[in-house]
Amino acid sequence: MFNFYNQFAIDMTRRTKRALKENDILDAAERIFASQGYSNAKMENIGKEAGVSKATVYFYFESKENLYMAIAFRAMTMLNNMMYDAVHESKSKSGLDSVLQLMETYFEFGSKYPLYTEAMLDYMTWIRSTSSGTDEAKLTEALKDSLYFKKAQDIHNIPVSLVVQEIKRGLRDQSIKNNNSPEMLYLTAWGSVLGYLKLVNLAGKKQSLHKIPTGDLKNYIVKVLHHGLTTVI
Amino acid sequence: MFNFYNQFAIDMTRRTKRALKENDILDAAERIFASQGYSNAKMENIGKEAGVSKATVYFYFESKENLYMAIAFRAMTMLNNMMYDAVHESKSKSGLDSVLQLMETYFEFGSKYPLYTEAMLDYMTWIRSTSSGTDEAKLTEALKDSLYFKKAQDIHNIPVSLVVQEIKRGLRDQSIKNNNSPEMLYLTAWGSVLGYLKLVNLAGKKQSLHKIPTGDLKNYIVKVLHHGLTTVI
Amino acid sequence: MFNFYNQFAIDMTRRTKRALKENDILDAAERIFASQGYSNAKMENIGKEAGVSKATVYFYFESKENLYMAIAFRAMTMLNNMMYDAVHESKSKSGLDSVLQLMETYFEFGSKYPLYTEAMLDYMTWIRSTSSGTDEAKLTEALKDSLYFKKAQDIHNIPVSLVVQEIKRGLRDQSIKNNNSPEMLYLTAWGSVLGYLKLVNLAGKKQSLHKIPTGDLKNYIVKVLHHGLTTVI
Amino acid sequence: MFNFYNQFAIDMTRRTKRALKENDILDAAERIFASQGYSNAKMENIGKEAGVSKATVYFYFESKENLYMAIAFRAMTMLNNMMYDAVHESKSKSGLDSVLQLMETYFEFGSKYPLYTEAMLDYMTWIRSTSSGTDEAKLTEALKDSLYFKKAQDIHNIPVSLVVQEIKRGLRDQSIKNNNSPEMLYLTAWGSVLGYLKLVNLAGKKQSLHKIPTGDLKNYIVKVLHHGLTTVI
DNA sequence: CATGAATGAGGCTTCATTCAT
DNA sequence: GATGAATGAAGCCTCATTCAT
Repeated sequence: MFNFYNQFAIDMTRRTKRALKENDILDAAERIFASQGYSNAKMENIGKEAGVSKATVYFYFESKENLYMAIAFRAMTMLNNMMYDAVHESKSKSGLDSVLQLMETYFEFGSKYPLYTEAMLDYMTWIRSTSSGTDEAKLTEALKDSLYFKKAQDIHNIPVSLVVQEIKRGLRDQSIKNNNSPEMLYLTAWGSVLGYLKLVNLAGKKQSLHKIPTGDLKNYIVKVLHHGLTTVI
Repeated sequence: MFNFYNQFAIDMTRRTKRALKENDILDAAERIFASQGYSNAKMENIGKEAGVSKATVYFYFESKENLYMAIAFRAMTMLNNMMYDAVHESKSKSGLDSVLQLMETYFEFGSKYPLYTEAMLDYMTWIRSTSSGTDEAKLTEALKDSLYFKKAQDIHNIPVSLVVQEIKRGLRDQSIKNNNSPEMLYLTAWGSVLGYLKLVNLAGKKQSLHKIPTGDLKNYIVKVLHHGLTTVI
Repeated sequence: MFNFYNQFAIDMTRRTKRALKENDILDAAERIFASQGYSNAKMENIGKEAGVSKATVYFYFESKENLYMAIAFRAMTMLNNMMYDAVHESKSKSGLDSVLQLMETYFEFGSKYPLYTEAMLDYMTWIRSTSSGTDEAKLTEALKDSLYFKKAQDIHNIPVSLVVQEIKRGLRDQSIKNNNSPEMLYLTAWGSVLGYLKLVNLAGKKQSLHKIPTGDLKNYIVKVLHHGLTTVI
Repeated sequence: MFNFYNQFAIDMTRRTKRALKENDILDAAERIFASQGYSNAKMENIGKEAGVSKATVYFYFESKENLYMAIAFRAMTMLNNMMYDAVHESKSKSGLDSVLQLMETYFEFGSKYPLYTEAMLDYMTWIRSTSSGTDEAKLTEALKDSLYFKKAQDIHNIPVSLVVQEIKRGLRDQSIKNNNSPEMLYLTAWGSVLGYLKLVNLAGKKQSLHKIPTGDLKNYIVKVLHHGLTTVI
């Protein structure tokens, strides 16, 4: 018979099932986007990779752009969580330690999920057309309708806020000594990550560039950034 | 009537004419690629921008990929010249000053010609598929036949060599104090430039990010790199 | 427990329920078809408009074509009823008056239910492929199976019959003076309605064409038709 | 050698060739649209019918909508020419005769080129969205860019003007006696044509409806209209 | 040399219809 | 009965590339 609880259970199952399949498709999409880039990726192949038809991909995500934005949203959620965790774990440590931890987190995120970084950057490029009338590129209808594009807008500022907040804490507890604005330090750090990722991408599977292992490179960069935070320059 | 010199003159004219038109098309292509990216750029529009037909573009450059590689080649030539000049001008200065000058050159190059930087990076990504069997992406037939792709391979290592050479000079004259390998320092610097450019790209016409003008950001990054070269960390 | 009457009652309920839901869906379908046309209408939207799922629409009507034919059938039923009523009310009047009343009825039907008129016309176009081997367009499988398509065939000639019958009565009672065949007069009248509806459609919400209100136009057309019936031309 | 005249000749040839092919494609498109309707017609098939590829159709006409508007434009040009001719030929006759001739022209046009009539009507429906903000349907980008859609706007009022002008002439020379506005008479006539065409369409290849040959029907309608023009009702 | 013309090979998206639960 | 999910079969349009003149 019908009863509330049963109905509820069915609903949960359905939602769960849907979420699971959405996840499967998203996973497949990530693989395809990662290996071929956004432009070269084909919806057909994403479907195949997920073991469903192209139309099913459209059933779950309404457009290629929305699908990509779903990945960008995943990326942001992931990054935010990693950063919240980092801040939480560094609660009892100095502001400097926390910021360094956040940097490590950034590198880890970027290295582990290069596609996520790219998707986030693309998201930011795309949103530029929204926020300012100065840029000529027009948003497509599909992007305007994209649910995930909208969802992303609610959370895309969390990383800056966190880093800036921890830098301020470091300045207060004097573990950080730097007369530049927290935002400047944030951008420097983030720029370092982005540059590093480009190089890692160039290194490819070889994992080294001009005989330098990318891991060593990262460590050196972090060291330089650390230095930058603790020195008045 | 016919004589050798005359023929030669005609040839020169022909060559010159051809070179001039090639240049016009390349200029047009740069504008289109810069404003729309490689994938979104259309051969038709490049032709229009150059005031010639699409077919003419194909007459001078055999494929879209080759055209793009011609730009990458231009980019490398330009960068190499700028770096040769920088080194030449710093001949009488210390190694450190020379390296700093090279960094400034890099930033200048990247800021002035963002497309060139991108084209060079794409070149490097594309060449990876050539040099190593480990990467799955296959080079297209067009790229394999690309004259400019081949020409680029002869000169693409000059920047590293120059920077490394000047770093070594700086170590010798003790203006640079750093126990890391010159290649590591090179990569750090280059990575910084690449990251900076991404941020500049994100900033768009606004020219600032989180209220920080991109110019200030660049200055700060150079300062940090300078510090990194003169400190044992 | 089980008994015939009870079972009958349950059956009635079931039938009633089914009929009610069918009606809801049909109503929704009318709204969608009316505002977007047959080709642009989507089964999904019809379902949404009716508050049910697309699959439910298919449960009650087996295909888009059958659904549309159900509307055509509704249209014919409606028109027939309106015409029966008109004839009934004009029973004591002259044949001319009855025919004029029927014309008014036609205009009223067409103006109030433009979709019905269109659906009837489409039905007639579609049926042509059935009745004659001379037309190349083939009926789809769905149309061949359409229950409503078949039902419509039983009643689609009623309007002509009624009008012709009343015209004959008018000729007999000499209120109509016209040496042309009743069918000719019928077609003229019907053609006038169809043309008028096209114009009304073109007028759109403006309700006027070249400054002429569509209402005035209708009145004039009726006047001309009236004249045509009472004059030997 | 190059010379102006030669170049001119070449240009003429090119233009002629292009015009010829455009015509071929347009002819093919007419056949397809006529037999299947706008929605059911496929660009692929239009290409096949014209003996070219789908892409070639797009080379000459930029979109399906523009292609259809090209036909609407052809239709208007044709109708306008026919009407100009009719007016010209009736110059020495009475206004009434001229108007009757114009009506005959309308019927001839509609009967000979039913697709043209339909295309013109569709054009008028589409343009409604342009001219008034009251209609909700939005014009597609393709329609907005349609060259032929724009061209049509320059000439779509010619028929009304001509008919109205000749009716006025008829009123002046007293061959027409009717107290209604010329626009009303125009609409009545045009509506009659549209209605007649619907019926002809229903008749199909059979060319008769309820045993009435469509030709007879047309004659009767013209007679009624004639009567309407010369009688005060 | 230059170009108008032509096209093959897709790519994104839509939708009527079916099916498992 | 009802529906969420799934899909095959198109359809419109694009574009790098080729070729005849």
